[in-house]
Order: sequence, then C-alpha cells, then structure tokens
Amino acid sequence: MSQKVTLKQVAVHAGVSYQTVSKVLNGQAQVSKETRDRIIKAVHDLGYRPNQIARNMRAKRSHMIGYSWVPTSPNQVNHILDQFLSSMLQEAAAAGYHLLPFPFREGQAQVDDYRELINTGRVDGFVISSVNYNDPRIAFLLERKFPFVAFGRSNPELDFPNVDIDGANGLCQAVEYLISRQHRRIAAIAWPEDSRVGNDRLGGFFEAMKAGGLEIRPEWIERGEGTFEFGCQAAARLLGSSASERPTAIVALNDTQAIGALHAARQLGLEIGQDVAIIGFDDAPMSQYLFPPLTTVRQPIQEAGRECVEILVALMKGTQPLKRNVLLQPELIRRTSA
Amino acid sequence: MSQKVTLKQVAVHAGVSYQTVSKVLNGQAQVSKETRDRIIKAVHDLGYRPNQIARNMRAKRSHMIGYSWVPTSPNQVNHILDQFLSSMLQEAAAAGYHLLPFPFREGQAQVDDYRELINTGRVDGFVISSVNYNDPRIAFLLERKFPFVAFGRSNPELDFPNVDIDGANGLCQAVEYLISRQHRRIAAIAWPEDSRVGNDRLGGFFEAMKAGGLEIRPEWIERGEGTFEFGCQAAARLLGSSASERPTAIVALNDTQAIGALHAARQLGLEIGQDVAIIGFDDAPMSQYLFPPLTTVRQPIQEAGRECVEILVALMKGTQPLKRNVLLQPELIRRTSA
DNA sequence: ACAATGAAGGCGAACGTTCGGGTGAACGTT
DNA sequence: AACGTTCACCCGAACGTTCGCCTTCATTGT
Repeated sequence: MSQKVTLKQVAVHAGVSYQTVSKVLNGQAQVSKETRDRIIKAVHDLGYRPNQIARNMRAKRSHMIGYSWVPTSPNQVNHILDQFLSSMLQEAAAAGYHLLPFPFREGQAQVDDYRELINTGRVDGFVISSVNYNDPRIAFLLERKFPFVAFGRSNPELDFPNVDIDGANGLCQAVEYLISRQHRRIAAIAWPEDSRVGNDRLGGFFEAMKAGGLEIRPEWIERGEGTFEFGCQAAARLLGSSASERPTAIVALNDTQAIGALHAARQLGLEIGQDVAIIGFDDAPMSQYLFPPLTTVRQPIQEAGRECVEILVALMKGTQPLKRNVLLQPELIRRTSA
Repeated sequence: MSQKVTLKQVAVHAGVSYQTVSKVLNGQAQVSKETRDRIIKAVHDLGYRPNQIARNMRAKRSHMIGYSWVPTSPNQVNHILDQFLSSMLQEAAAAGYHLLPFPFREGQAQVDDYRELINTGRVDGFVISSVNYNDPRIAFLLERKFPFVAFGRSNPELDFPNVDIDGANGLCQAVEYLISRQHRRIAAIAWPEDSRVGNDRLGGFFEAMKAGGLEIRPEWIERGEGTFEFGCQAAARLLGSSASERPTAIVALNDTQAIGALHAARQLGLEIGQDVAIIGFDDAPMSQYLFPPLTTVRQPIQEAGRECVEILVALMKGTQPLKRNVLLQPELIRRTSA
C-alpha cells in the first residue's frame, strides 16, 4: 500500500514550506502565480489529499452526524430506512459531513450511547428518530445543548428542532376520500395510546370525521399493535356484524395492519373495494402488488431526510437554521382497495 | 455546552503529568497504587473520555469501515439493509470500529469515491456489496492492497476475502422440495445472464433438476428483470398452455418476481399451491402475508454481516483472518404457495 | 561507603493539519 | 540615504493523544 502523501512531501516536491502548501490549498495564501502552479502541480503529481482526521483534530470537529434507528423485528420491514439513510447521506456529503450509524439500545443504555459519542468527540450532532413522548434523548441533548434534529414530534411543551410528517393530514385525506366515495360508516384500526405518532394520525381521523359530520363510534376504534395479526383480529371484529350494521370502510394506521384487515375481510368472503374499503398508511413497496392493490398514504421520506440534515448542518455550524420545525405533507395513493 | 475534558485537565486534577494519565488508562504504567487511584478518581470526577479523533490521528487509523449500497428503486424494497447494517454495526462496535456509509454512485465515479475515502484517511477498510462480474472496485482494492471483504462473489479467477450465500443450494432445496411433492414439470423465472447472483441461483436449479432426472426445457427458463412486472409476464407465458402441457411448478429468483407470478396465475384462474406451485427467494417480510403465503428461501443476512466484519477486522489489524471465503447456507421456508 | 538496581513518574517528540505572526527583499517615497 | 509598504513566503505553535526515553530517589548488595 503506497504510503499516505502528506503536506510535507508535497512541500518538498514543490520546494516550499508545508504550511504554504496548506494555505494555497485553502485559498488564503499570498503567493506568486508560479509557486502556486508549482504547488498545484506537486499536489496533482503526488495525488495528495488532505488527511481528514488531522483536519478534524485541528478544527475540533468530527464532521459526523450520529444516527441510530430501531431495528425492526424479523417479520416487519423498515422500508423507510434505505430512503431515509440515502437522502441524509447525500445531503450530508454535500455539506462535508458523514453519517455515523450506531446500534440502537433501549433504556438507560441508550442515553449512555449518545453521551459517549459526544464525550469521545465522535459526532457533532445527531438525527434522532422513533421519538415518542418523554423521549430521554431529547431531554439529554437539550440539557447538554448539543445540536440535534428529531425526525418526529414529542411532548408539545418541548421546543426543539424537528422534522415530521403530518400524519393527521394523511388520515384527513383518507377519510375525505372515503366520504367523497359515499362512505358514511368508517372505522379505524389504531395504535396504543402511548404512541405519539398513532395519536397524531388518529387525531386526523377524528378531525375529518367531525368535519364531514360523521358519527365517531368508540367501538369502531380498535387500538393495538401495528402488526398483521392485530389488523386481522381487529378487522374480523369490525366486520363481524351484518352488512347494514358494520362499517363500510376501514382506515388503518399502517400498511401492515391494513394487510391484516385485507385478510380478515377476505376470510369473511367480502369483496374488498366493493363490500368494504380499506386504506393503509406508509405505502410499503409491496402494497401495490397486493390483491387488491392497497390504497394508502405515502410519506415524503426523502424530503424528510434532506430537511433533517439541512437543519442540523446549520445548527452544527452555529448558524441559525432557516427553519426549525418542518411539517411535511403526505399524499394519498389511490389504488383499488378503496 | 461543557468544554471537552482532556488528559491535561485530568492530570492537573490528579497532580501528575498528562502523559502519566494516558499510561494509566492504557494500563502500561509504572505507578504506585495511590497515584493510580488518584488518577482513576480524577478521570471519574471529571467524566473524562479520550478524544477518538486525537487517538485515531496518533494511531494513523480511522477505525472506520466504509460501506455503500445500491439504493433500491422506489417500488422495490431493500428489506435486507436493516438487518445487514445492524449486524455489521454490532460486530464492528464490539471490535472498536464504526461504519461509514456513503452514497452509491455508478461507473467511474464509484471507484473515485472509494479512492477518495482511502486517500483522505477516512476508512481502514471496506465491505462491498452488490458485487458482480468484473467489479471495478475489487480490481482497484486488490491493486491498492487495501483491506476489504465482499458480500458476494465475482469472477472465479479472482481471489479475495468474501462472504456469500449459497444461492445454488437455495434453489436446490426449492427444486428438491417440489420433486418430493411429485412435481415433474418445473419452470424457472430467472435473471439476465450478466447477473452473477442470478447465474449462481439458476445453476442450482439446473443441478437439482439433473439430479432429479427431470428434463430442463429451455422455453421454461424465463430470463428478465427481477421485477413484479417481469414475473407477471413470464408466468403468463409459462402458464398459457393447457393443464397437461404447462409446468406444474415455478421457481423465481426473488420474491418480487414470485409475487408477479402469483398475480398472473390468479388472473388465469389457477389456484396457487394446487394447480400451480410457486416458490420465491429472499423471504421478503411481506411474503408471509400474501395470499397465499409464499414459500421462499431465506438468507442468513445477519450472519453474513457478522462474518464480513469479523474477517475485515482481522485484515485491518494486519492479522490473518480465520476464514477467507465463507459460504452460508440459506433455508427453505415452507408456506402454502408450494 | 559506594555502585548497582529498580520503581515511579516526568519530559520531549510525533501524528498531519491550520493559523497567526514574523521576516527578508524589492520597491517607492521623501 | 533613510524609511515605510508590500509581496512572498517561512516558522512556531497548537489541537489531544501515545510512546520511548530520561531523571530522580530510595533500596539493596558487597
């Protein structure tokens, strides 16, 4: 492996001091055209590239953004991860930053991991995702005054930079669409009450139902895990009664539940899109290939990744970010399930 | 933000020179029990954690593993990414390394990216994935003698450290299973000929067919993109003839194609699992929730990630890795589609 | 009594940068 | 001829570590 080329070697090659080479490369030098050219040539000849570790050391910056995510259970998919990472990566690279992914741990160990990364000088900021109410990471980072951007919202009384997707609006769109298709009896398969994301989305459901003058029946709000199994069970209950009694449409808070509902409806011999409409949330890649293709709500993940990094970079540089709280709008994707 | 604690501050606090603190922390000091305790206490009191950038600078190592992956198109999923990244992350962390993900670019720019990371001293090694025949990265890294491990295989004449999954064996298992279920007319939906992975898997198909004494009919080998659409078209062609003429089973090289085949079969009014058996490859998380649940081949991704990092760490440390070429066995997951 | 030994810890240097101040020569001004 | 200016470049220092060598002092052996 060819030895790494350093400033000193370039300097020798060009017949100047190595500090002068540094200045030329950083464009802040008082040098004659000839020596400049000589230096540039030497840099090129030797293939010199500045050592980033030394640079970071000198600048007391790591130029790294810490990121960790909840690993999904084996039978779930994190279809968002690829898009989210890729968009952050691109935006970060453009600003001269890199991502530092690290394993996700629960409980106290989690904050320890964040603290350790700060104390060892490995990162200049964090993007945190899967935030919920009373997220210990937010409290910690706010107290340390360490730059971070949250993908998601937390307690309303906390003020911190964040990017989120307007889940309420997503459900509004879904319900409004159902209403426009003459549905009047609409049920929801929701998440447990301790889920901030779930409550946001369900809030949009309530809002749209009220706006449309429809009755919200408590027994038509099923709350449980965001799994296929729960979606299946919940839909079986919701669709158990007679055609004139049961809901004509079901919205689920994610595609996995919606697919469960699809199954349950099929088991009951119902034709989906006809006897009962089903809408999901996420636009999981498989959803388009289901039978029937699932109507769902698509989130602008790439944009979210970009925005997170954009704001964070400003914070890390110490400049005021242009925006501090970003709420992105999702989009209803109409297929045949509703 | 509390100023970073350095060795010097700890030293002042403990009344020793800062180099002594360093030695104590690295366990190579000749110090009395009392001063050692005093130093340990000072470290603890001040919450000192060594600055990793300075450490890396001194060691001339970045302790980073570069990794970049092909971003999937919007309507595909990279359900592997999460598992692969997480397992690499964990293994790397245990060895004191971190992952440096970077955006994937095609063509010449790709090798430039790898070169730049080396020349700027950002990484000590790479895990490369999505390798194919004549991969320019492999040629480049071999020539530079830079540590790397490939997830996947390339040209047989090249010798480099790699981990791969035995796709041939996966298809063997699938075909053998079909044969055990009395299938004799088996077709395959495969990939273009320039795909090393595709050829590996298809090779297993041929092998198992021969071993079972079954006829391989060229018109029953469909080659095309690994997409839903191609799977759909291919299956429509394969299943177009009469019940006595057409294949009774189809194996696809990935789940996406298999799902396309599922659709086509349903369109033709065939009952899947009964009139025609379909087997996929990948065990995409949605596959279990399809109608009917897809029989498929699951790859040990986590193990692959672990192995890659394990071998790479040895290479980066300059020690001989215990293994150099690892071939992991996939597992047939039996559901109802076959 | 004096050298040899060993323990305990100090000290200088280096890793590859960047940055600010310094310096000598050439030049123009009075 | 003496002086200030500017140009073009050099040099020392620092970032936070680690590493090898050196110094000091007390203890031991003869």
